[in-house]
Amino acid sequence: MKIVFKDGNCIISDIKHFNLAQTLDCGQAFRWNQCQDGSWSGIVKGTFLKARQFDNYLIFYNTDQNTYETVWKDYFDFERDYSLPLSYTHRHKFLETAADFGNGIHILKQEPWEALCSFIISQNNNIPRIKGIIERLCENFGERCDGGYTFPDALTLSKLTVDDLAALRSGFRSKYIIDAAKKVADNTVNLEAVKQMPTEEARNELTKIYGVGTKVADCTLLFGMGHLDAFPKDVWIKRAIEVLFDGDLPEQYCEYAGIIQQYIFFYARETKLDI
DNA sequence: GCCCAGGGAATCG
DNA sequence: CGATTCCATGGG
Repeated sequence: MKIVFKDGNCIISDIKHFNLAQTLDCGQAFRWNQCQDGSWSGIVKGTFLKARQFDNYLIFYNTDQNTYETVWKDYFDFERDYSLPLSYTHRHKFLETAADFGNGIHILKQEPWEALCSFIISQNNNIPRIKGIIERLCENFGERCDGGYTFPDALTLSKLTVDDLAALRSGFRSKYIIDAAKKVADNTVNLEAVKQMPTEEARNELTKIYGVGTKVADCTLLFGMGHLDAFPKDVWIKRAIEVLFDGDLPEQYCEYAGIIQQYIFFYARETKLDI
């Protein structure tokens, strides 16, 4: 991977196993949108990014070296070599096919609170509506920043009531959002500590929050805390591993279960797969 | 009208 | 334990 900073832009070339569209559109993050010209825009940690991928290179517009190093390098998980998890999938025909299809997916390292809150909203919901609710959450309670609004922090939301969230039209999930915000804001659940815990202990900690079960906890661990062994099971994944492995993902995949899970999910969703 | 959507809590047996 | 039901909302 080569990185050059030129004319205020950050240009990345020689990238292996990375595809911007797959990574931003595989259902792990909800605040990225694609423009007519094929570029993607989003806001992370109050930093706006417009990015676009061409055949041999990736360009982050208006991005200096400091911003790349402190925000995007980590967020896009550019330091990791995905050839190892990809090689794991060669052990199974279906996994290989799914991984082939989404071989440019990286697991984002989103902010823990944003991941937790987003996946609370995701439950029994569909992706377009999830994005809408999160957009209204940011517009109403985030801070104005270049390009839009920040994701509101837990402390801000902890001071609100369910009625205050009416504009989100998030239904029964509102009470879950408020409880999560309170427990995170007063450190009943310390997200930075949870991030450092072994996955099982971390999952138990997160499920202390009202409205957070194992699925939402695992999504938070995987997409917001870098726990690549977390394995969120939605209906698609459940059905897939039921058919493929008779119930559970084999032990040999556990180290990268989360990445493999994302290959399966993306493949199933994009191809409307009927296993 | 019906069904489903990256689930979870409450309440059964 | 496992199975059911309800939860709000919007799109197909």
